[in-house]
Order: sequence, then C-alpha cells, then structure tokens
Amino acid sequence: MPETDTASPTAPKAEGRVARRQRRNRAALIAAARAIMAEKGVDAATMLEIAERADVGAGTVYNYFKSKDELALAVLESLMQELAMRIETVTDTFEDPAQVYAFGIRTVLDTATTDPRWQQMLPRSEVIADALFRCMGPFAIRDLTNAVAAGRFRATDPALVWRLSCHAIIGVSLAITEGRQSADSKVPIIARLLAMAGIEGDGAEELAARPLPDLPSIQALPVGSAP
Amino acid sequence: MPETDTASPTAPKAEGRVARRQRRNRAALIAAARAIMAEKGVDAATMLEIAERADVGAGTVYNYFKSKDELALAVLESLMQELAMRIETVTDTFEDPAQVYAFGIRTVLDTATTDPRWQQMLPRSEVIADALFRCMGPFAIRDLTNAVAAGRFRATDPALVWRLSCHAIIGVSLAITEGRQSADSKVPIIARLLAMAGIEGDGAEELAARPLPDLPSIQALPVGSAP
DNA sequence: CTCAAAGTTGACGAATATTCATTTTCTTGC
DNA sequence: GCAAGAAAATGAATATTCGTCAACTTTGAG
Repeated sequence: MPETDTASPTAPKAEGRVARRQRRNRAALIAAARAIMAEKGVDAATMLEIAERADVGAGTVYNYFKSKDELALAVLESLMQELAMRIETVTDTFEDPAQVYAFGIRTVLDTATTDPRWQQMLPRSEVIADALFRCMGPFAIRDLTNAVAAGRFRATDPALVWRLSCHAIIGVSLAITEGRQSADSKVPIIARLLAMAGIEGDGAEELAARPLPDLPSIQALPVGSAP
Repeated sequence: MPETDTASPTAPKAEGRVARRQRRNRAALIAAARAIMAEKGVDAATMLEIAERADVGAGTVYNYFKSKDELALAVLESLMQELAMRIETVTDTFEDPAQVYAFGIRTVLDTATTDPRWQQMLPRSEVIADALFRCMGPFAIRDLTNAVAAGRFRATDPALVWRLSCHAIIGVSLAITEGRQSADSKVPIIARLLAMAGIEGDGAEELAARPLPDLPSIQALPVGSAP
C-alpha cells in the first residue's frame, strides 16, 4: 500500500521517480531564485547560493537552465503567471479598452521593474506577452494580419507570427510607458514588427505606410500557453 | 641623451611607454600560450598558467584577447606566420603548381594539427589563408570571379570577397586532405563558397552548376597581409 | 617650463558563472 | 532480484567579469 510517496523505492507509477525529482528540482530552483533575486536583486544573486537554497549541486542548475539569464527569465515568468491572472480578473470589470490596456501595462511594469534586469527581459516573457495580448489582442492582430497579407512574411509558421506579435506588443508597451510616445498617438506597430523580424529598409518603410485593408480580426490564433 | 630605454621615466619618445608595455604584454602572452599549448595541448593549457608565465594578472589577458579561443587563434597565426614563409621559400623552386599546392597543404596540416583545436581553427586563420592563397591564387580567384559575375554577391566590398575566397580555399583544402574528396576531382568551390556566405538552396545549386565563362584571372586583388 | 589636479586607460585578482570528468541514481532486460 | 546501461547529480577546476586601483596623460595656472 503506497503511502503519499515518501518511502516507496520501487513504485514508478505513471510518472517515474526521475520525472518527479526533476519537477521538484526545477520548482525548487525557481522558488529559490525568486526569493533570492527578489531580496538582493538579480545580479547580486549568485548561482551557488541559489543552488544551495534549492538543495542541489552547483552544476545541476545547468541541467535545468542553460544560463543565469535563462533562470532569471523563468523566475520572471513565474512572477508574471500570477500577475496575469490578477490582471485578467480585475480588468474583466472594465468597460473602456483603453483603461484595460493602461491598467495592464502599469501593473506589469510596477511589478517587473523591481530589478532592472527584469525590465530588460520583459520583451522575452511569454507569459506577460500572453496576458497583454489578451487585452490588446484584436487590435494588434489586425495590424499583423495586414503585414502578412502585404506579403512580407511567409506566414507558414504560426508560432513565429505569434511570437512576433507578442514582441511587438511588449515593445510598443514599453515605449509608451517610458514616455517616448503618448498612448493615443498612432503607434506604428507594423514598422516595429518588421524591424523586430530583422526586415529593415528594403521597402519596409513603404510597406508600413501602405493603407490597411479592413480585414476581419483573427480571433482563432492560439492564445494559450506558449508552444 | 636617452639611453636604450631602461631608466628614463620621462621620455615618451615616438612610441609611448604604454604602447611599448602593451606590445610586450601581447607578445609575452602569445609566446607563453604558444609554449604551454604546444606542450600540453590547447584545452589543457589554462588561462591562469598562461597569465602567470607571461607575468600579467589573470584578468589582464582579457584586455588583449576576448576569449581563450581568440588567444589560441593568435597563437595559430604566429605559428603559421613562420610556416608560411618557409612554404613560400621552398615552393619557389617548384615548377608544377599541383606540387606547390600539395606541399603547402601537407606542411600546414602537419604543423597545425598538433592539437585538434587548431585544426578546427584553421579555416579562421588569415595568415595560412594568405599563404595557401598565394599557391592556389589564380585558380581559385577565377571561380570566385565567376560567382561574383553571376550576380550572387554585390562585389562592392573587396575585403569581403577576399575573406570569402580565403575561407573557400581553406575549406576545400581541409576537405581534400581529410580524404573526403580526391585532389583531382572537380571540387565545387563555388558551391562551398556560397554556403559559407550563408547562401544555400534558393538557386545556389543551379548557380554553382552553371558553366563558367572563361574570364581572365584577377591577379590584382590585394594579396598582402589581412585588412 | 614646472607642477598639481583632473581625467583616462589599463592592470589586477577576488568573485562568479560555467564546464566536465566522475559518481550516483534510476531504468531495462534477463 | 541482478547486471548492464542510461540519465542525472555532483563539485572541483576553469574561464570570464567587474569593481578598484595605479600608472600615465592632459590641462591649466603660476
């Protein structure tokens, strides 16, 4: 009769012992890193301290995360996961889309910028992109769709399109909150997106300026967790 | 009346003291690295040991070389510098270009492959590219010229063309000496070159196969030391 | 020209991130 | 159960970074 799972050295179950240990280690590492990074800042947190707090060897961390940056990003994701839920819950009651947008950005930045390193990583966060995307979605997606329709992307890889749109939205958001642009100016999302895709010059400008046909927005794109 | 330069604390001369010290450090580092790497292999040579032998601090090495790899490459260059002269001197007396070629490759590989890391770096060596280029020059340059004429490169940057041709020659040389291709089979230099330029598929194949107009070889390209 | 202050550049090495050969833990096939 | 093999953990060894300091250069006033 197997108890919880503390002392049964021969019970692989559906999920083997290795898988379980790995999940524990990964979670412990993120938790340890989150605590230490929150306390001392991302840069001052050392990999050794994190490993010790998570009760694994120094080298083991690198079986789970390629680098300190990747670990920090995982921590950011974990922070954002919670935040995203809260944002959605609250903004559910809002009526003005502009307010939804403003609230989301404000909240994210207030939280994420505890440490400058995290702000820097923000554009790479899948979770926060996801959350913001749910607020901004239809608007941004229409612009992206038009860019694809204009023929600059081969939209064969939905994951790429998805990722690009997330990055574009985050980028624009940051630009706005940094005060470089006012929120109601017409932000050239397409140009930004093209730039992020590495397409610059070579007709990108004209393309971005081309008037947009009024395609219907694509609600059907995968909005769930990252691929 | 300034003596040699041992005890004159206020004589900057044409070349300042800093510049002199830097040259000494750089040379000492390469010499130390060359000795240690030759003795124990590139991988087993530690940066600390090299720094100590060169009589500088551990971190100082990184003021001169971005990484251990770059230092190893500098050592390879220094090895090849000597080798290149010897090759040229000897092959001066050869009459058959094929012999020149064979001798050059053979000699380079015999020396450079002391350590596998160096063989791996060979294609990045400017000096050996230069040396081999002088042997193979006219032949390889003609092929390159045709590739340019075929319109795949904008040949606006001579340095790029030069670099590419060096890489192509080294790459082909290695392929031959590694026994993957016999020396007298028609090696697809252009295809290799295009691949190294990052141009693959997308018409590169057809281009490589296109029959070559018999352009005159360009002897006037800069063959001196790397730009 | 001489000197001192301010500014620049490079050296330093302790601190830290990352790698890698070895050891431990788990899985698989009998 | 057990042995062979695979996967993961380990931490000592190593590469690399970074704040600090010293050497040198420049500036400007006497």
